[in-house]
Amino acid sequence: MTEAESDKGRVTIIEIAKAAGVSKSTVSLVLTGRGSVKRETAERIQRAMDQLGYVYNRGAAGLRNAGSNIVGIVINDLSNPFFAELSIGIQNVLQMSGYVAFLAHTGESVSQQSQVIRMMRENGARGIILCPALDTRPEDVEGLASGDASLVLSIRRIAGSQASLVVPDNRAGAARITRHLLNLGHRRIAYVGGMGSMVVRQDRFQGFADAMADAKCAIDPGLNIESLPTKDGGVRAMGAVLALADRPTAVVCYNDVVAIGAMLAAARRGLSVGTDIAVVGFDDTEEARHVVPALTTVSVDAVGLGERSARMLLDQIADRNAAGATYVGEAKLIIRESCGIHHRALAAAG
Amino acid sequence: MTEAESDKGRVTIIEIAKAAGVSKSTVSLVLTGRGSVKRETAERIQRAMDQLGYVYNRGAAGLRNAGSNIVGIVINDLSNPFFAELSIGIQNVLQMSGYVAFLAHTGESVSQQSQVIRMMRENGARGIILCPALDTRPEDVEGLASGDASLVLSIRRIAGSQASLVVPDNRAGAARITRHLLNLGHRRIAYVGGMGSMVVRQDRFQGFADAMADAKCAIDPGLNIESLPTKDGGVRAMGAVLALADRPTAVVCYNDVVAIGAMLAAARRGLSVGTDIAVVGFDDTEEARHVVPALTTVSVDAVGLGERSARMLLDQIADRNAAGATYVGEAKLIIRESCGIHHRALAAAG
DNA sequence: CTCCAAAAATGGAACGTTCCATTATTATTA
DNA sequence: TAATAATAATGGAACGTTCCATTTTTGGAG
Repeated sequence: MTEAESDKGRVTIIEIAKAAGVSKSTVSLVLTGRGSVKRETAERIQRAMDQLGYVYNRGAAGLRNAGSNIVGIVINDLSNPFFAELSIGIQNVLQMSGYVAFLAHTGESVSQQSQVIRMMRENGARGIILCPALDTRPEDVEGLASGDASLVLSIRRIAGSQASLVVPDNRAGAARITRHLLNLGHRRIAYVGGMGSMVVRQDRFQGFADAMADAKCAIDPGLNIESLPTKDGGVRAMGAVLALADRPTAVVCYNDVVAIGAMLAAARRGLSVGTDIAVVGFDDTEEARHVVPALTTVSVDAVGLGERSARMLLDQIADRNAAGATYVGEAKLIIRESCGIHHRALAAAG
Repeated sequence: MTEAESDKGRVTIIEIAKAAGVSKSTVSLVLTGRGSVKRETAERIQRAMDQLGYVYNRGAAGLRNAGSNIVGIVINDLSNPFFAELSIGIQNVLQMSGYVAFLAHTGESVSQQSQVIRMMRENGARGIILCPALDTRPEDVEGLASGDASLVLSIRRIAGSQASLVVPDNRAGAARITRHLLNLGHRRIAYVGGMGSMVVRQDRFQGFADAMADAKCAIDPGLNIESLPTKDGGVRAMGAVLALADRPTAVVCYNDVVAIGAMLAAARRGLSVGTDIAVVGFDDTEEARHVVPALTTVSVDAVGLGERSARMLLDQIADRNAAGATYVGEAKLIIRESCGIHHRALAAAG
């Protein structure tokens, strides 16, 4: 039953020592596995711990040896499946390595973000993986990387910050999918969703512009429409697009969530996505595969990016001066149906 | 710049005391806000803390006064939007109350679940909100509630466990939505998705059976189809349903995720959901609103249940013998289009 | 001024662990 | 068997905070 406590407070290493007839130091030895203790003694101690329901106190241990196994994960929007998948990737690696994660959701609020980060540091987090809220400035994260805690920015970089970074190749990905539309004959193409202040949007839009320029195709400023990076944002933005006198024939969306909103808005007006108008996304979340028509998008491997972020942080914790790394993940074109090709087409990607 | 550390280790209360020309006790006083310290002194100390970049060490503090502000949240599947919303609700109230959350994803693995729970306890978590993995037995969580840590089970109860509980009214909700289908004239109705061993499925199926019995409508055992509670599970299960010689005219799904998978499978075979076959879900996730046709489902208010779970846990932490509560949230019928009513119909719910 | 109460500040023990320098035990070799 | 080496086990200081019992300071009232 592991019950014998109840008398008072938690059971400590000292009571275990008493029960097993050894000193607290010996118990500590088996706990950490550091010294050499006789097998028989170790078993006796183990038995005592089970019997008394001992639970290790990492707070106390960390006090002495300045360590913890805590890592903070700060996510701007957990309800976005992309970030949920990212978190799962991160946790996969952390759990394998014996770390445990504080995972916090900030809802794009910078003040909540700094609050949770402070809490994490106060609790001794060894490092933090941060998907920064929208208006995060470099000074908000500066000083985090210094001193004891490590920092890895994930998915969203912060202009002007030197912190380590894991991102997909937004520019190349956007260029690739735009080129695909151009190859299909589209010339009037809109870029839709995301706020202009978002660095990720700037990167992706740059890729879009690259491809358009390569094809000597002018960008109509009226076809660059901002919105919140949510499904509702997509619905709204697409509404604006469809209200235009001279509609585009294709729409490149900031991400899958926006794209799905856009498809929805098109469907509501009786347009058939894929034939009447092409819509493409970015991220390749699970939903992109499942929506009808299936969404042509850019795969960035959310879980993989999460795992990569975690590994980078772990490296940095292990070796403080390994800081400052940048990983840019590949962005693969995934051709499905929403761009108007209902059969597997040969992608002229690159 | 708040930089002055770098010399060695973290800066402690003692260095602050030295810098401000007071004793460590006084610093502690302003930190906890407990004693009475002169305004001027407090400000001087505050300034020293800012200057030296002090960060409070909760591990050390907790060691002395046996407290922490940590709460664990254990989620079986973060990629399910329902649980993502639940987590957000939980974090909302925790953050308001000055707590910080360990949020862990178990991927339905009982062993990972016990591992993360152990880690949480070792780190001094004051309580745990648990959405148990599928095959969790009472003994897996027993002893958690005892002693120092509180426990609240959320969404999934564990047969045979006495722990506090927050769940939606699965039985009533399932009965309500089934009755709606019966009122629309359906008689041959399938129940699809979820594994038979899941308590939640048993509860919902019971509600389904209640409604069918009330309508003197027999349940065909061949129309009770299990599957994993995922989108793919829904696709697969619906495939089995549609392969039947004598197809049902309506399908009650275990949850929204399964229902969306089922709709997808139906659409792939050229069936029009809402006219050729009715499909309904459970949970009312955001996706249910956005899918086409919009999903008729049961709203349980995921965010609200999360908030309720957190509040219950907090109550229990504050007052140990407040344990053993149960909250059953209302389950509202949400009529949309997937059940074949394209206009707002008068629900004969009850 | 002196006295006294209230307010403000203090020093040291305690929390549960790890680490270090020792000491006790056992095994190995001459 | 003695000497040595290796292995096991130990006691106490230290980690950064809080709390308690005290001491010092402040400010009125007599």
